[in-house]
Amino acid sequence: MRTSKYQSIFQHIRDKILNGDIPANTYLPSESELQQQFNASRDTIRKALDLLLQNGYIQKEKGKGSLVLDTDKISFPISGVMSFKELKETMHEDVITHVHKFVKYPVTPRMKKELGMDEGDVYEVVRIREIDGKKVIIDTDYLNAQVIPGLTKEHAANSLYEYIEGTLGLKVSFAKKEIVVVPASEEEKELLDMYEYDLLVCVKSYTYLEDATLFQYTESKHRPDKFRFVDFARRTV
Amino acid sequence: MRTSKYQSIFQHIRDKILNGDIPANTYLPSESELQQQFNASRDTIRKALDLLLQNGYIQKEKGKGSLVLDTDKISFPISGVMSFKELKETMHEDVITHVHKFVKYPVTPRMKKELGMDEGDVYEVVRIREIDGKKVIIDTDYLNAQVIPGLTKEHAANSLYEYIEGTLGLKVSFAKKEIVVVPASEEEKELLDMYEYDLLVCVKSYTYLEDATLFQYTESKHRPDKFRFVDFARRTV
DNA sequence: GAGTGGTCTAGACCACCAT
DNA sequence: TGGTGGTCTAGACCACTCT
Repeated sequence: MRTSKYQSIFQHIRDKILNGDIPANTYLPSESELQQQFNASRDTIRKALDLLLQNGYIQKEKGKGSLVLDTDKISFPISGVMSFKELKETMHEDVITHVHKFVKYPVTPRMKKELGMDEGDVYEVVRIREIDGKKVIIDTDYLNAQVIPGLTKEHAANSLYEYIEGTLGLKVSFAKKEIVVVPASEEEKELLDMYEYDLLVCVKSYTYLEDATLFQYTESKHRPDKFRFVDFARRTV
Repeated sequence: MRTSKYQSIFQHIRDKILNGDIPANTYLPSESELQQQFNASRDTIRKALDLLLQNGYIQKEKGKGSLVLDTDKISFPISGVMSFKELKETMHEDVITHVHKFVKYPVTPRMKKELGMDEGDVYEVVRIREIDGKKVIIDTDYLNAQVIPGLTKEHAANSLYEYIEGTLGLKVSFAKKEIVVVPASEEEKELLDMYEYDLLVCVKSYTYLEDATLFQYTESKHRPDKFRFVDFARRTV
């Protein structure tokens, strides 16, 4: 099977919630009802419900049932590992990408550290994102050329992840991210439509493949008024 | 049982990883070995491993095993639902909390919306956090007084969560958060040691109990140079 | 008491990795 | 080929909520 049973049950229920077929503040069918409905074991149903739980679609209440949460109040989580192209598709805004720089060179001391490499080449890709006619984001990607070979400027103009996951068949698995605020350099001020701002919100990400290979380090700098990060978190003891 | 078996196995392995007893870039014992070690079924072991996976401690590799990831590279996630007091304890820094305002009043139209209330009272608590001798954070909490009764200024000076979870016995379950950058008002500039900054990083959170009751809306405003948010994210298809 | 979710167990088959 | 994790099933007992 390409996608597992519990994955497809998760998607099925999630879509119903998103479409409003199952309204917020109502309860899902009980686990035993879902077993019959999807002809699955309880464990399989529970795995699907766990995904809904982790992603903030439902809240389970002992002795009562699975309550559907308001999802439209909060527009969609930017947390998680998403490429800019995927993000764009959920935003429905006018976005243009300019590839400002595309180079390949032997790894520098700093990138040895950031990418955990010993030797080899690094691609550096600088892209400027124009949203609604304003240049508001600079993305700088550093990629390990041994892991991601054959990258071209055309891939950068389209989507790095489409090349990595589609063409190369690699699987992006997880990322560590850090958000800080940094002063804008003179060059950055020239590249972006900055108005009077002197600061940029910088999202640094380290992205890993399924086999835990670190292949990408990214700094995404956003004009402060155009930055927004949404998160859903559960308390774990 | 107070804590479940898989929870305690999770904590046991997590502590070993954090202590360095199980070094990064080595593999955990296999699931069947762990079954014997902890005298548990495979499902129980897998639940414990799932928690390690979700929290970024390990990466599972089909046919190979569970690889321990570098956790010290990234200092601890501020994502998740944590009270400021808990956060402080992980930071080991000098922190002083000043309760600047503590009032109770009938719900306003804006808080009706933010807290989803029809009627009743709201506590408003404004606290200033002084770190290493500098006032750098303003936390403004709005709490539904019907859900959290009997709050006092003393609780605010200590820890709201300690009162809510300890004294009242309620369970904080999940939160929706949003991070944006906002201009600092004149009042905020006076309350904080702002230097030349005109902007504040604002973390808005909506916090819910186990039964999905929204009880708190918080705006936490940070001086830009003192703000840092760390996140771990897995790609979910 | 009946129904709900939470935990734990045991067994089975598969896909993937190493050798 | 033998070991690893990924999925699925079936059955059991418990704690909690509602009426």
